[in-house]
Amino acid sequence: MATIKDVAERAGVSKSSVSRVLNENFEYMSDQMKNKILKAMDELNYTPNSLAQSLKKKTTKTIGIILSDISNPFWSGVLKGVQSECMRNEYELMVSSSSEDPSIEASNILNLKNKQVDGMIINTAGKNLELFDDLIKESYPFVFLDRLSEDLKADTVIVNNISGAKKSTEYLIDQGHKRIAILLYPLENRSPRIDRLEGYKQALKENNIPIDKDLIKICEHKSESGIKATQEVLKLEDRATAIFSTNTILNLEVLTGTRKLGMKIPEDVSVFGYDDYPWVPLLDPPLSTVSQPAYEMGVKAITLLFMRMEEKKERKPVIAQLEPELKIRSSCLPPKQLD
Amino acid sequence: MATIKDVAERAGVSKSSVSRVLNENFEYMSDQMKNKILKAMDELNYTPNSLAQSLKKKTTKTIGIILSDISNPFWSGVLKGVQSECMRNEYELMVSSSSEDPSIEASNILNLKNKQVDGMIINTAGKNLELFDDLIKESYPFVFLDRLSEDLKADTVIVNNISGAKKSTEYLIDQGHKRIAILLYPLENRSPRIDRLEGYKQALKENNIPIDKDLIKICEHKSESGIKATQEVLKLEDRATAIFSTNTILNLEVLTGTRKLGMKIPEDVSVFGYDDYPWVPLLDPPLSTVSQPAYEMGVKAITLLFMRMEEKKERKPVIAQLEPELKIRSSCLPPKQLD
DNA sequence: CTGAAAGCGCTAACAG
DNA sequence: CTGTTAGCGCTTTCAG
Repeated sequence: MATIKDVAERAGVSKSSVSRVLNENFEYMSDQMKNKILKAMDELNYTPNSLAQSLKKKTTKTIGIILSDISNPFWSGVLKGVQSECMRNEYELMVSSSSEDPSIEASNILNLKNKQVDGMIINTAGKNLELFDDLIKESYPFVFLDRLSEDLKADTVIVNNISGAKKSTEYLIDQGHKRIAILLYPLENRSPRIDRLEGYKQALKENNIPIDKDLIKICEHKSESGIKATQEVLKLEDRATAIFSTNTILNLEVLTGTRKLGMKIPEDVSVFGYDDYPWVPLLDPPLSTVSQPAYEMGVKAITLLFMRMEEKKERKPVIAQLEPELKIRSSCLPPKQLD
Repeated sequence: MATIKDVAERAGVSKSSVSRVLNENFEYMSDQMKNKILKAMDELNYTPNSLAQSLKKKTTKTIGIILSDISNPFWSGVLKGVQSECMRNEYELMVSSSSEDPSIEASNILNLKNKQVDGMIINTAGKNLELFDDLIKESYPFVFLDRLSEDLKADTVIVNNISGAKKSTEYLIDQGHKRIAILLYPLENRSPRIDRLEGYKQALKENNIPIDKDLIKICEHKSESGIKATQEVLKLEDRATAIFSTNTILNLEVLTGTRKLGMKIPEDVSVFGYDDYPWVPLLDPPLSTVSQPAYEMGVKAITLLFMRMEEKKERKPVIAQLEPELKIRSSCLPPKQLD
């Protein structure tokens, strides 16, 4: 690989002049010199070593992102948003995955720092408080994704999970349901999960429907857990007439669990899901879900990050909250007893 | 950020010694010195600047990947495989997206080279022959993903598309279908598409079923195209009794198109799709598809890349071909006329 | 066992 | 308008 020295020699000029054309400081440069250098670059097929440039300039034009699971379609949607904005701004993107493990996340963060990324976007797995605190103290630019941290003051983009859950629960209530089950993954101090449960509870309370613990199911990450929970709420003495599932995986498990019981959706039980994809309308039955703007979240996150990176002086963190949208399809019907 | 100089001064030793502990060259070092340095590092919260290390060592411990579309669930599956192997080997991953555009791809490749990635994995959009040729000439390590290039000799991982298409077409034939339509995206010289069409044709030929151009539909990338194609083959005088869809998007459009016509799957028409995901069994109807090992492809690709990176001497490129697997569900039935 | 010195490829004053 | 110089943070001979 040719270096700046090579082209300087070939063009018979100094490295500084070559560097000038690299950085397009043509202002005080003769056209003759400029062309000589351009020619030499071309002949040598020269291309600058970003490593060296970055070492000097103290900026790498690359940002890092840490996601819990890149193959989850929700996250790959936000990834796409981030990536496309990066490209538009000529930044490179380093992608890591934490698998929801705080210690992996911590080492990811350290690695990215060592690689000198100009900023990071983190869908944190939790914990690591001191680490983030350090980042903030040294004003290392970063933004939190999809998880609000009470204790930490940092830029954050989230979607309104309370309203997403509340509206869908209300939709079910409006249809006449009173026995509405909710399926969640372990709360683990994660705001999306907590807020979805909260939205569900608010909707019930405001409609004077008692909150029944038997209808609140915390499922494990292992695959049968949602199926089992579904069957449990459906076999209760006073069974659920509607199920509210709070994530992509659980949506599928609710459908499976119901089917295994020989019950039909929406005739025997209504189902409202979370997250929307092109294939959701083609499920059996077409599932009503709350749709989160994944791509826009990615765009928003990187936009906040770029803002933060450009600003020299401190400023208060901003929380960008996007609104989810209800997609009503045909997986819900009034409960039978009301027919 | 503390530098090696800082810790050297604090420990009262030379930079070289600090460097030695960084690189774990403890062999000829007194324990006393070692501990002194470790202590200083700790106190300063020192962490090495990978940029500087890389500039010197000529290796960045990061690899690049260029995908056509990161939010496509197939690609995010392979991405996950690549990413997890990277992490296991302590490599960082830079992700770009070409959006199927050769000129974007070319600039992605150049950017990654400038950033000095140690190797790249490319799901090429085609063209760029000279560029790849250059890479090969300078023996820059890279591997092609999911697309076989006749002209170029480079490591490649693909899945057997001929057999995938052939087997599924045969499955349809075995059920008694003779009017089998196939939906494809424009061939554009891409081996997966070409091979799937080839597999389809082979199956027909070997079973003495004439190949009918009216049943071979090349669809545009715009969303209504597959729906329209579906309706066309279903409205033919001698209509299709089965449809073979060759990618995730088209699967969905075939379902939609059929439904719009008021026809039922599999009673009125059988459908066989491509690519398998957790939600495919829950579609209406549960779709039979050929399942490609996305994650394994990613793992295989990065494994080949690492091999290539380690080897000093040239060697013949290897083509790793994985086998797809048929997932039989309930979207196919013998054609009505045979009942 | 440890340090001095040169240099990776590039940038940025500072002279001239 | 152009070149000289010093250095970014680290590694690596080569002496000692």
